[in-house]
Amino acid sequence: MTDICYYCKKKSKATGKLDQKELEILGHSCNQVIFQKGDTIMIQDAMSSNIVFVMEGLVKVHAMGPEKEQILKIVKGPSYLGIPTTIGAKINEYSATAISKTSACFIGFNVFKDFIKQNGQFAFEIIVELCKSELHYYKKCINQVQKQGPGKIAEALLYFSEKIFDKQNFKLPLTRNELGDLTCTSRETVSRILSDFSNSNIIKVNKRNISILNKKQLELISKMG
DNA sequence: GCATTAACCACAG
DNA sequence: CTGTGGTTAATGC
Repeated sequence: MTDICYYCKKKSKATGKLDQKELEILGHSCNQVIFQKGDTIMIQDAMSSNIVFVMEGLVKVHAMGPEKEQILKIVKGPSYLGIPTTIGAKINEYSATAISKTSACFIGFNVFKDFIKQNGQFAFEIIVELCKSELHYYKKCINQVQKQGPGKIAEALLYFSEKIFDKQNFKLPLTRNELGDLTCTSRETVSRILSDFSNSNIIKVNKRNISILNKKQLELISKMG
């Protein structure tokens, strides 16, 4: 099947810039894999020789630090995974785990590299994605250092609501502990802040189901830190 | 000093 | 896996 990528409906913006011949080459070196919730997609400290393209699903990107696990971000398909570590390092500097049913394509690094070298349009779209990602991390870094607990949790809730689910009501795909790992706080602090928000009628909490009742207030808390 | 913030621990659902 | 209470440490009036 060399035309799988040609007919693929989930092409990335970059892949949309490839011509039919290049898509055929991609089809030869591309392997689609379905992951179930909890499955490991890539693991820290292992050799990396593939670029992963998440077509659909939610993925947790995380790494083990000296103290504890750190969740770097939650990625929603369609999105590339692992470009920085595959290009910039010999071994994976982070892990990726599916947190919902996920379909992803593994693309041979050499093929990917050739596209970048030979197709400027493709390369440009990749750079755009990398730049957006870098800016996201700058922002996250500043916020993590400067915001207090409620600000960080408010920011995370808004992120899920706006960027991941595009809804006011959603089911958190993380445990309280993981939400703590994402926001650099403890699980206890996450619990308390969620209760506080709930008591102030800013959100409604039922287990992992969250409803944002007062978005303005949440935005204010997030902004003020 | 006193208040605020948040981590750590322990224990109970 | 969660929620809560007590304790402790750091920080800033």
